[in-house]
Amino acid sequence: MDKRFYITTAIDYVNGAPHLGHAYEKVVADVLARARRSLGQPVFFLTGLDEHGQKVQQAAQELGQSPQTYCDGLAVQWGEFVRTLGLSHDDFVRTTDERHRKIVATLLDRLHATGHFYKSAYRGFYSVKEETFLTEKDRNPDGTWDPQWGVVQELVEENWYFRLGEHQAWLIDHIEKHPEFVQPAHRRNEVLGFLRSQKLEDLCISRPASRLSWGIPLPFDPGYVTYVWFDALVNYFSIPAALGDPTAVAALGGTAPAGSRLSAWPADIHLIGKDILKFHAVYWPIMLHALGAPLPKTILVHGWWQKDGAKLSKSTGNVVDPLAIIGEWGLDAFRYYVVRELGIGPDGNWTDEGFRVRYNSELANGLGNLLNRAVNMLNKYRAGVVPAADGTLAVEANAATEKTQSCYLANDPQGALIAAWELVNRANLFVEETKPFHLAKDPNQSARLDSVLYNLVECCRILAVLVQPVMPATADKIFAQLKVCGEPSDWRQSIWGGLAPGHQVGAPIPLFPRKDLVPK
RNA sequence: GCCAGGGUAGCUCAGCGGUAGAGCAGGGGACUCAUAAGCCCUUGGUCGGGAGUUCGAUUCUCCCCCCUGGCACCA
Repeated sequence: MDKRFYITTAIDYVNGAPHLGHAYEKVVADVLARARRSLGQPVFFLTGLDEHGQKVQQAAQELGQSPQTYCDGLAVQWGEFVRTLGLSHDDFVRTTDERHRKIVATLLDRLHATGHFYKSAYRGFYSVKEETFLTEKDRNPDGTWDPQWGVVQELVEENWYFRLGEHQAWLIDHIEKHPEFVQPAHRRNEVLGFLRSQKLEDLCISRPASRLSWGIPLPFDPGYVTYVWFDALVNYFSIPAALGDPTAVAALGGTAPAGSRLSAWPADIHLIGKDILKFHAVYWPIMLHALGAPLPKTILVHGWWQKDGAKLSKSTGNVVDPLAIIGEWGLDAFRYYVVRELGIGPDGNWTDEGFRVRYNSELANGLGNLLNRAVNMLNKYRAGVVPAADGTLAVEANAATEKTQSCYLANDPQGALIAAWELVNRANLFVEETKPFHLAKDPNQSARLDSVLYNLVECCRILAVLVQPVMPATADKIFAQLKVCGEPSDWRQSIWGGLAPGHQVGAPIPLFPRKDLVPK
């Protein structure tokens, strides 16, 4: 059983509607997953929902529903969202899944048994109204509390803590020795800077069940539920474990069932937003280390989107609705834009104008028009029949293919698109250089015309393979239009010469119809 | 405040000792297979400000200004 390439997204907290940030992370993960599959690697791609916690419990209460009913409803909505994005995930985790809850309990038990937890009292100021402890930051300069907190009282509460401090040294060492552990590099520097400059404080991992019931009970102390990180982060591990992954099962002290279906752990990529870097680069590896499980290979950190240079915000109405964009422009155009516009790392800026420009110049006029003119000329001059094979552009096509491939493998899907477009531009230029429409008027140039047409259509066929991880439906459309067999989701199809002479292609249909200056 | 990274053409950015480059946007042209697409040519910049090192600085040093990110519970 081959170890699969295991990639995850953060699981989304179900306290609102999905937005551009969620869509971006999922699309990028999907692109990397599809690219690996295309290149012949077995993949396990996991995404899902974080459903426990105070806010969910409260929201359900306000609607007069049980938390589970409330979550089930949201899970339907998020499931549709994921389907709309065309994700190719292999599993979908909900932290309320029994399979997840069981593994979390087992994991907590083991760490408790090996002395990683202790119980301690915490004294602090508690807002009864908001059901939360307040910090000094919440306090007014004059020492009073804002009316929004209602009655504030000093309270002593016992909770369970996870010993983090003893793990600081080896974690620094591990990150220093594994430059790929946190990417991009400046995020790695942030983590190292943080770890070197401050002492890790122990992590509170519980809440009294009287205060928060909607969670996973601590198996060794039923008066408490586990709080956030030992629930949410563990999803990456619990699902492989539940599916019988031998490494994960062994770390929990069990043995994998014979003929287990999955070998995935350790994860190859945890794709996350920059806001949750610390938890993934500090808490999570320490949790796994304490358990004796191998650490994930890479925490891949993406930035945030802005719209028109300002922060996305529901309250100011500065939002991008992915579903509306997809409805208007199509899924592949959306996927293309977010991947092409924003590399993994920096923050990005969504502008409707930028979207339109990329759609028109790169998709419609670039790739779409190339296919259209190539197929059209083959139909017009050769009745749609592929002429004898020719390799005039083979070297350049292979170079673009290799470059695209190495970008995908380097977790750089933006670079992959840039590399693929080198071939789009080369092929469009090739038409101008060779002027097939002139050759067609001169019977003596017939062989020359054959070779030009072969090169053009073959480039289109290869491009379908190169863009497939980002735009799977478009790739299928190109193959369908060329009526070629095989799957564009198989990288081996990108080898030059796949088009068979004598093969009959279909009629030209625009891939990305132009939408000029649609009034908003 | 502390730490890190930046401020280069309208926009996004590359260059990092020898008086500046790309893509897009803007302008012009020849063509016509094509979604009036593609191709060719082209207008734009005292390279944040100041001082210094140097024969010479966008590129090195120092100071200042501004921006972004991080400094533990939001994709």
